Amino acid sequence: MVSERSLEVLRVIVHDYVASREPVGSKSIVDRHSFGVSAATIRNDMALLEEEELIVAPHTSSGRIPTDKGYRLFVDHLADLKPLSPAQRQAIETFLGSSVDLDDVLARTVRLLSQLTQQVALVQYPSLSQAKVRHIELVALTSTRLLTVVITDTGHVEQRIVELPVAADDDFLADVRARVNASVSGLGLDEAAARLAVFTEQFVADRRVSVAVIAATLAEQVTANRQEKLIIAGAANLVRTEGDFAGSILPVLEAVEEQVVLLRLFSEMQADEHGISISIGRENAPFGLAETSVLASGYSSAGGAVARLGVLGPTRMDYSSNIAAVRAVARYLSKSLGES
Amino acid sequence: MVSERSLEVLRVIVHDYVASREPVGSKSIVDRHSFGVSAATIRNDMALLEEEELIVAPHTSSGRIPTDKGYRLFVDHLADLKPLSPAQRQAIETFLGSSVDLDDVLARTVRLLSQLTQQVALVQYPSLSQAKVRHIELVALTSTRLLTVVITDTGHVEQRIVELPVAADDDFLADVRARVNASVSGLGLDEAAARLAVFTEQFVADRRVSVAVIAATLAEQVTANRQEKLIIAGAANLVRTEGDFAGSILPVLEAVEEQVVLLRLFSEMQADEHGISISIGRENAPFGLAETSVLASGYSSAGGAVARLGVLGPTRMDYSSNIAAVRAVARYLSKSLGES
DNA sequence: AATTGGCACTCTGAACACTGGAGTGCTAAG
DNA sequence: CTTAGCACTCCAGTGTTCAGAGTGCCAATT
Repeated sequence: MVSERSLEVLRVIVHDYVASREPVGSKSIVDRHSFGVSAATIRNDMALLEEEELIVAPHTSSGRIPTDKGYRLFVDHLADLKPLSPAQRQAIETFLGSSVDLDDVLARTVRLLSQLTQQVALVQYPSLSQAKVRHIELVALTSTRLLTVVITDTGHVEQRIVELPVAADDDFLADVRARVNASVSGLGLDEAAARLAVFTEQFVADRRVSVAVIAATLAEQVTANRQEKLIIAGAANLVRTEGDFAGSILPVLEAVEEQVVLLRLFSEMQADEHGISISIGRENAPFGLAETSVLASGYSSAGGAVARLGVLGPTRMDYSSNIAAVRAVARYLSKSLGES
Repeated sequence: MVSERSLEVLRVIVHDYVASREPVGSKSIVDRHSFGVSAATIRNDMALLEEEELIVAPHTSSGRIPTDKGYRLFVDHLADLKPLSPAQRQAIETFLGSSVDLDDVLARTVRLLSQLTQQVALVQYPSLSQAKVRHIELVALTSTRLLTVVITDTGHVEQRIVELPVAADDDFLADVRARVNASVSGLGLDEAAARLAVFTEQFVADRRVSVAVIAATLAEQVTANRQEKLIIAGAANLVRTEGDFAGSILPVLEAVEEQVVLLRLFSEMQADEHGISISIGRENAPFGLAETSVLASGYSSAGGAVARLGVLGPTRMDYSSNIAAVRAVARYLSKSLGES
C-alpha cells in the first residue's frame, strides 16, 4: 500500500528530477523539502515506490527517477495546475489578437505554443467533416487549362489545376460554374461529393468529356479537404532537450517530420475530464516515440469543426506548466476562431 | 605558388575528409591514392597548402582538414560533377511526375531534394513580381464577414477574411466584384495595387466605408503575394551530421526555423556560370550559419517567376553529389512547372 | 508499528598518469 | 625536387585511484 506521504515523495521526486535532470536521493529530498522525517524514512518510502514500479534507480546506488508509470500517476493525481504568468497571458493575447486568415492564425498559434512550452508544438488543421461548400470558382488559365477553387464556409480554400481534353470557351465555363454552384453550394462535403459524381449527366454528350474531368477534380478536392494536416514549430527545442533522450533524437525528429504518424497518434489519444489528453513514454512506443510524452487538447473552429493542438517533448518535461499552456492556448484559439 | 600536384593533394584531402570525417595525413594519402611520390613529398605540398590557408591542422601533429577557403577553391575549380545514379533519376521522375497543384509540387520537391542529398532542403515559393491578377472573388460568409480571394495567373491563391463595418447584401457584393475585376484583372501586381488605392472613388459616399475596407484588404493581399515564403524538409538530417559542427546544432536549427534569415541569404547569393550559387562557412557568418554551406539554384515557374531552391548542410558535405542533385531537381522542377 | 541513527557497501564520475599510434617538421643525402 | 630517417608532439584510449552520494539493512527508540 502506498501511503499518503509516499505519494508526496513521488511528487517531489518528479518535481526535482524535472528541475535538475539528476536522479534524486533521500538526502537531497529532506534537505530541499521540509518533510519532518529523516532520510532513512524517506528511503523506506522510496523502497515502496520502487516496489510499485513508480520510480527506478538507474544504477545500484544512485538516486531515483520516475518511471512512465510514475509520471502517469503524477499527471493523473498529483500535478497541480500551474497558472500562467501575466507575461504569458499577455503573449497569448498579442499573438492571437491580430488574426488575418486561418492559415495565419494557426501559424501564429503553433509558434506561440512552442515558445511558451519550449517544446515541439503541433496544431492540427480543423477537420472539415462538418464544413459546407460555400462557393466554387473556375478560372481559365489557358483555353485548355483550368484552375478550380473550392471554398468552404470555414474559410478553407482548396485549389487544383486541371487539364481539359478539349478547349473551353468562357460561356461554357460560366455555364458550368453556375450549374455546379447551384448543385452543391451549401451542401456538406459528403453530399457535395455525391452530387458531383452524377453532375456530368446534366450536359449534352459532346460537353461531357470536359465536364467529367472538371467534376472529378472537384469531387477530389471536396474529399481532399478531409485529409488532415498538421503544422509544427519548435523542432529546435528537441535539440535543447537532447540530454533527456537515452538514444539519439534522430528517430524522434524523423517521426515529427513524418506528420502521418503524429496525426494517428493525435487521433488515438483519449481526452480526460478536463479535455486534455496525455500520452506518456512507452504508451507512444508504436509510434516510435517511446521516450516522449505528448499533451493534446481539442479546440473548435467556426464551422463546428474540431481539431487538436498540443506539444511533444521528452518524458521528463514540466507537465504542470505545459498542461496549463496547452489548455490556455486551446481556449484562446477556440475563442479567436469562434469570433472571427 | 601552388603546383598542379598540390591542387590534386587538396582535392584528395577534401574528398577523403568528407568521406571519413577524420583529418587526413600524408601517409594515408599515399596509401589510398597512387601519387607516384613519397609521404614526405606530400608533406611538402601540404606545408604549401597550409601556407596558402587552404588547409589547416586541428592539432599540432594531426592530419589536415580543408579550410573554408580550401572548400571554396575545391568547388570553384576542382569539383567534378558526379552524375546522378539511374535510381536517383528515377526517383526524381516519379516524385515530380504526378503534379496536382503548386503547393503539392513544391512539397514533393523539397522532400525529394532532402532525400537525395541527405541534407536540409529548401524551396522558395515563386516570387510573383511578374505575376498578373487573374481573378478576384468575394464570398459572403455572414452579412458582415467577407472572404476575399485573389487568384494570380501563376495559380497562386491568396485569401483573407475581412470584417465589414456595415452589412452588405448580395447585389452590392456582385457589383463590387464586377467592378474590381474590371479594374484589375490582367494587371501586374504593382499596377493592381495602385488601382486599388483609388478604387473606392467609384462608389457613392455611403458605400465607401465598406468598399474602402475591401479595397485595402485586396491591396494588402496583392502585395502580400510578394512576401516570400519557404518550405523546408529534412531538418532531421542536421542531427545526423551533428558531429560536423564544433558547437551545438541548436543555433543552426533555430536559423533554419527562422525562415526570414534563409530568405535573406538566398537573395544575397550570386549564381556562378552554371546557375549554381554556393556559399561556404564563414561566408554565412552574418546569418548565424558560420559552420554551414548552402547550395542554391534558381528555377522558373510558369508565370516567368523565378525562385530558388537548394540545400543547407555542414561545410563538410559532398559538394559534387549535392550540386548535381540541386541542378537536376531545379531543372526538372522548372520543366514540370513550365509545362503545367 | 513506525521512525531513526549508524554502518558497511556500491557505484559514478572526475582526476591523473601511462602508452601506442599517427602525424609532423627538419635535415642531409640522392 | 625528392626522399629516407629521426626526434618530437599530440590525441585517444586505458587503467587506477579517490571522494562523494546514495543505498539497504539492522538494532534501538518512541
